[in-house]
Amino acid sequence: MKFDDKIPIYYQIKNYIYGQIITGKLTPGEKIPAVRQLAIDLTVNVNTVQRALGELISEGILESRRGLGNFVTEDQATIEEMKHKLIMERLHEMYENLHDLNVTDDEIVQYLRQYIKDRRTTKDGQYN
Amino acid sequence: MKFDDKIPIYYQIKNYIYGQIITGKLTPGEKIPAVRQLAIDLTVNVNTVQRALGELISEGILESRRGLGNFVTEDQATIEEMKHKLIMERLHEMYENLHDLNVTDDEIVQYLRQYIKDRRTTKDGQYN
DNA sequence: TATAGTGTAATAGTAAAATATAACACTAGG
DNA sequence: CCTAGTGTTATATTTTACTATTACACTATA
Repeated sequence: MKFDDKIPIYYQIKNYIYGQIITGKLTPGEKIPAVRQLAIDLTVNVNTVQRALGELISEGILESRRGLGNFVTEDQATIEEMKHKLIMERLHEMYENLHDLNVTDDEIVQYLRQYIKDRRTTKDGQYN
Repeated sequence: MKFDDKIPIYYQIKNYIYGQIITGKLTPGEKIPAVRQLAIDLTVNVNTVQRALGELISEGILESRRGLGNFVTEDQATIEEMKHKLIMERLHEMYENLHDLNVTDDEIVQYLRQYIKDRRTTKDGQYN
């Protein structure tokens, strides 16, 4: 997996797991891959995986069963709440950033529409 | 200044300077504060400031005059280009993130409108 | 009960950002 | 020419994420 070297790996792994759950690639109650397997898949150390999982467990997103594995919570409400929180955090981050640059609310919406439009008509890749 | 410990300080300083220029707190041709003064203002080390400024100089945003100081470029086009690039990067970041969570284009716009609306009617602070 | 698969944790080492400190180079002005 | 203010650079040290490695604890099952 490719990581952004400006952000801690364990933090990016957390977001990766969030994504897997939100998109249904991991379902409520499902066992996630073993920590050693995840370490291999993500090409990182077991401890780094563990640090990410530890936080997800604290947040109630994952449930650890010693000797068995780590499982996605069965509480759908917790997952929904987590998804909404993530979306709002991303929007908030972007909004605050642009607002600090004196970009108005309307301009932000305009720029976003333009961005989406451009994205459909270009070959992409200019901001990847 | 308050820094996000998930992102290198020198990088956050770069963004801080970008903001100062875009919002007109620093104008084209203007001398920016001395590196030692900036280090004090931002409560960081001179070398950390220098690292940020070094990159800004490479990008043509700042111009260094040894013995005199660092100055904002007089080239308005460079500044405009930088502003546009920053805005697009922020949008791109947010868009990619939400898209990876299976949020559609329309939903992203909807969520943004809702976020802005909520922001006007609430006491704020829930995502700060 | 032995074993394979799992999570958990500790230790020691590496790498990069940031710091503390000092020195050097250039400019303007008295 | 000297000094104060500026950018530039170097060295050593600290901090923290990350790694490598090992060991321990628990579970199911052959």
